[in-house]
Amino acid sequence: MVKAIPGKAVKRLTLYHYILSDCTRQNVEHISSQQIAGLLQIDDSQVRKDIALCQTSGRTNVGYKAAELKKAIEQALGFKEKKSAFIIGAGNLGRALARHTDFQDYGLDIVALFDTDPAKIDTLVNGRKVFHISELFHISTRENLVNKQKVEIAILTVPGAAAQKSAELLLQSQIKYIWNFTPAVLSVPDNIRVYNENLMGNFLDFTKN
Amino acid sequence: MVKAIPGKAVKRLTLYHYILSDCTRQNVEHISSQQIAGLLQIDDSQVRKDIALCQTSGRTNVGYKAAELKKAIEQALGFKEKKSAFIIGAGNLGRALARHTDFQDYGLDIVALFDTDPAKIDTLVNGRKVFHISELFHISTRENLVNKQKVEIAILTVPGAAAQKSAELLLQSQIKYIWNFTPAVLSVPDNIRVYNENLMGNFLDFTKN
DNA sequence: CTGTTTCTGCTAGAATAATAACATATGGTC
DNA sequence: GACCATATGTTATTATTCTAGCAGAAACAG
Repeated sequence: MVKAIPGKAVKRLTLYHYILSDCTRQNVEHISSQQIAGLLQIDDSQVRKDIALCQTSGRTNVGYKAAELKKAIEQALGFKEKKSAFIIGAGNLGRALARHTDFQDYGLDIVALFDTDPAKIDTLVNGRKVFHISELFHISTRENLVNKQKVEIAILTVPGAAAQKSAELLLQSQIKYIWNFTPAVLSVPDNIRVYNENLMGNFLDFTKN
Repeated sequence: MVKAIPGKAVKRLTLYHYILSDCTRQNVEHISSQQIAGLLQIDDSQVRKDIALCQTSGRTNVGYKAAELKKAIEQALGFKEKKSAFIIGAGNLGRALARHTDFQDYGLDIVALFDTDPAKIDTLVNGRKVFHISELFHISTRENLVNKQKVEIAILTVPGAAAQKSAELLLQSQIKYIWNFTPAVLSVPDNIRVYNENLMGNFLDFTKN
């Protein structure tokens, strides 16, 4: 049985993963927990503990084999498990995220966008079509669009004032996760999980001290 | 002496703040810690503890006065202290953030954007000019542009591959904080603080369980 | 005006997370 | 081959954060 990886560890592991990609690019074969810790200004035993969660191990006096550790992290965090998402709100931020190439590297595929603005309907953003929000139910049940995979993730990028209403429309779809980029606090049933990206909270925390 | 507010509390307080704005909009005068806790699916004593950090108090059997608490949070988190920022990288995400109207509500003002693409230089994004990155030093020392206030915050939205180089260019400016929206892990001197927005880390954490 | 209900503000306890410490093992050196 | 330096893996310790519980104050009802 693989034990669950705590959220904080997940975030750190994605950063280690980036560092390991750098190693590959620069043909560095091995890296130590101390080196990783130094780059992130954290404790080296923290790094070793996080890595221990990934079913891999390093070698005494040498460190970790970069390529191997990178794979282990991808495995543990499920980069390879493809996930499909809708973007709700094809404004500036929504379109920017639809064009965000990094997502694919982590297994996240944007399937379609939704909006209410007639001028945007049927346009393409990075090859993905923008639908009217009223088509949500219809589209979300068209299996062929999404390779027989249910779309369970909605990325919410509407204006704050429209956020709650949009969230309610999502109840008609098979959405289970709402990644909320608006500042709004959403009220949704228990079976839907919301993650508030809360940009301003992060910002205030960061600039406070 | 006002004690420092821990990061997690800051994030929750910004969410409470949004809820309180809703109260104002709906002419709700009072709100209890239980109501707030219910909306966010957290513990009510947590809410009271966070609020206690804000130098304000509620009334037994009534709750908190929404308008008053809202102000106290703004005070405690420094919404009113204007902060100026540069956006480094006028791509999709950078331009979307420059147009993001929410920032102003929290005291964050985007002063200018920077890029290397000649096609973008001297264009306007939401009224802010795009400069060539080589002008960074020049612009950052032109006091009139920024109302005699130093620009200490850089919002980094370049492609991951360019992130480290961009960060190094920032050393020529008066930047103290880098809000890193790229997946890159940056190497910078100790006097500069980096906050990794780490979108994919948040995402993986969120969809993992 | 007395009892009841409700909600705050604390305090105490439990659970998590971060740091430190150390035993063990491997590669390199003389 | 013996010794030294270094890095892992794990255990112990400390710090932080969250949850639970309760005493006391204010509104309200009868």
